[in-house]
Amino acid sequence: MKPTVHDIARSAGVSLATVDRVLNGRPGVRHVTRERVEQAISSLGYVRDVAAANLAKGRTYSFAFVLPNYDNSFMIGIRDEVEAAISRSGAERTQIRIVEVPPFDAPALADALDRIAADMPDGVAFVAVEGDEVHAAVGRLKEVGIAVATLVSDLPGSERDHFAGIDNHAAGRTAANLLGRFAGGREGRIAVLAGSMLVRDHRERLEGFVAVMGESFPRLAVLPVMEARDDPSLAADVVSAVLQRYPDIIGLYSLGAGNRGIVHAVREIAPDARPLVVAHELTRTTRAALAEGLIDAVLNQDAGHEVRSAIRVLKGKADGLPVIAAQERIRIDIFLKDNMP
Amino acid sequence: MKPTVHDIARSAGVSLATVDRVLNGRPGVRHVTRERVEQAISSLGYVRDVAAANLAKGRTYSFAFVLPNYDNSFMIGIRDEVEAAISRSGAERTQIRIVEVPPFDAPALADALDRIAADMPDGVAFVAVEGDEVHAAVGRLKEVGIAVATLVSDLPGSERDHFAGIDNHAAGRTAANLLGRFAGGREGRIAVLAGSMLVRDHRERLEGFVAVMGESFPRLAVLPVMEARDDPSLAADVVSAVLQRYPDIIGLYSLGAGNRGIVHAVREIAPDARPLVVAHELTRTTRAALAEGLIDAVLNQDAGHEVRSAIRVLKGKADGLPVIAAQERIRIDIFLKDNMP
DNA sequence: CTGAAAGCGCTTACAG
DNA sequence: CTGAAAGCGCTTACAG
Repeated sequence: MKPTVHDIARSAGVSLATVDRVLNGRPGVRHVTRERVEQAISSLGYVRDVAAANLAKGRTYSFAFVLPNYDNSFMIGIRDEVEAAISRSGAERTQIRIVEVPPFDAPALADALDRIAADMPDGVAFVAVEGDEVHAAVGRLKEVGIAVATLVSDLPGSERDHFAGIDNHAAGRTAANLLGRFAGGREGRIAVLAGSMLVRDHRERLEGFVAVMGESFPRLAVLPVMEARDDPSLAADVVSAVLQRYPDIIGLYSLGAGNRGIVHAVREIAPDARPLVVAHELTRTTRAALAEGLIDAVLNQDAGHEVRSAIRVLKGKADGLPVIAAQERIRIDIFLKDNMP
Repeated sequence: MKPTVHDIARSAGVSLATVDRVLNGRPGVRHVTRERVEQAISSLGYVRDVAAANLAKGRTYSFAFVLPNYDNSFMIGIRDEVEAAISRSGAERTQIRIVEVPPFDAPALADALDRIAADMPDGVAFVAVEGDEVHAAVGRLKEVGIAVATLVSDLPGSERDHFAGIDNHAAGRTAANLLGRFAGGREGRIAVLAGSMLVRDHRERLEGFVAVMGESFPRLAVLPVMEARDDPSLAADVVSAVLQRYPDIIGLYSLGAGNRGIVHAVREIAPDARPLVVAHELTRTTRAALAEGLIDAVLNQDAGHEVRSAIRVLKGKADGLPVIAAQERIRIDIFLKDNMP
């Protein structure tokens, strides 16, 4: 039988309360007593039953998720996953609320973080926007002991405990690799469409993309990035215009949102003149476009993984536990039409 | 506060034992009483605390994993994951043992399953080999109420409850899609190397691969499949020979194991004459070859996911619960050198 | 058909 | 600094 606290208490000749104090590193135990208990723990090979401990503690973790209130499919997916987590709250001893903020707005984000801090939750997850105000607000959260994780877009150099998202530089490199390979030695131009260069994840994707294009595919010329603010109709216009302007475009990398517009623009083109397209995030739109052959590959970050990982990490941090890096790594999925989930 | 069994008992005017009987669908409750309790459950919005229930039950699940005792990296990875699960046994209320069998040997597998049945575990997971003996042995396991899952390689048409593995047909299609795209319109031959056509996963990959090649890449001619029994040195010989014989081979699909030999053979070739290579399973060998550019893409099934999923499903089946299909789907990962985990 | 009591493995006031 | 007792939310003999 697995040893329990009772076995340890008996073996060390102390009470359950003392065993518990030692187990949880609480003060108020004489050194010799502590040693006797530790001796018993290791000689019996005790491992604590976390479920039982949580039951006894009745601990519930309170978290806030700060999400931009805009309506691209990916962000909706993130919100859905947070809501799914909320619906599991009972079973997972968490209490989660969603706070919405305007997108790409550092002061508003910083404000929201400060207001949340006043409630003293156990942890906060937020989609970062760059700005000194945000750095400062993170500092204030940490100062009062709140665990902080960035989600999807990171804020390096801040005091956040963890980033739950993909390596966007690697994502850009992967996109370049795919597009370059698919081009198969042909010569031509590559158009790149982003949401905004003010968001770090978009910037990093672009950097990775341009780097690999330069290193490995010198026959493909990358046009200056176009920003369409993740807006489908703007994206459609921009793409149509650039494709008209440069007839030798053979590939398009959509590194932000607004893919609905891009698909729309590409569909207008004669099938044999369509560019290769690599986009981000598997949504209803990109899924259909993959199936139809309008998009060639989709890079994806699993929103469910990200949200669940953020919660796991915040729980751990709230209890002062270290993160198991390998387990929390969010990977870059590649989907072609044949391996869609 | 979340309602508990006590709240329901009070609200329905019955004892805890009766609440428990209703909650677990056990017999011996008058119809009117049952209805009163059910009414209380739904009006209070009760959800049971599974952790507490498990604690009270003290239930532990006993499982057996039947694995082929051969030494390719992927199978070693599977075994490592089962061992990792064994080391978590304490926390997960499971008791798991590994049973080794000779590979590709249906009678031996069937024997092993029968011997396991005698111990009456709660569930069995095994890497299927096709054969009537195996079908019959699965039938006997199910007859005595043991949950059965196939792992990595399936046994359709048998009475197994679940398959924890990828859609190998889709994997073959994906490989063809990648190789065809990477070939970029060039004309030439494609060589295919398998372990054995007696294993279902290899056969299915081949089928999917050939289908897409035929549909979408008519300029690429697929050579007859070569079987190298997952043996690296045999694979090296076979690949060297075929590359020498057909100088117009521009791509190679390795759908089984033995990639060490393939990498070895490819390395011998002048860099600009090397074929495109798509292989399966991210191992030390394929990872290094990806980084070095000797392999162009690796399709992967996550051994950890597969093993954990099998355990989850067996637990559920042992308790008569349905599988949440979406959660247990094992996906086909694509790795290029830039998105390796 | 129904209930009172004990117990799963841990934690927490409270008392000394 | 240490311990006895109660309790977390559920389940399980046992008795009636």
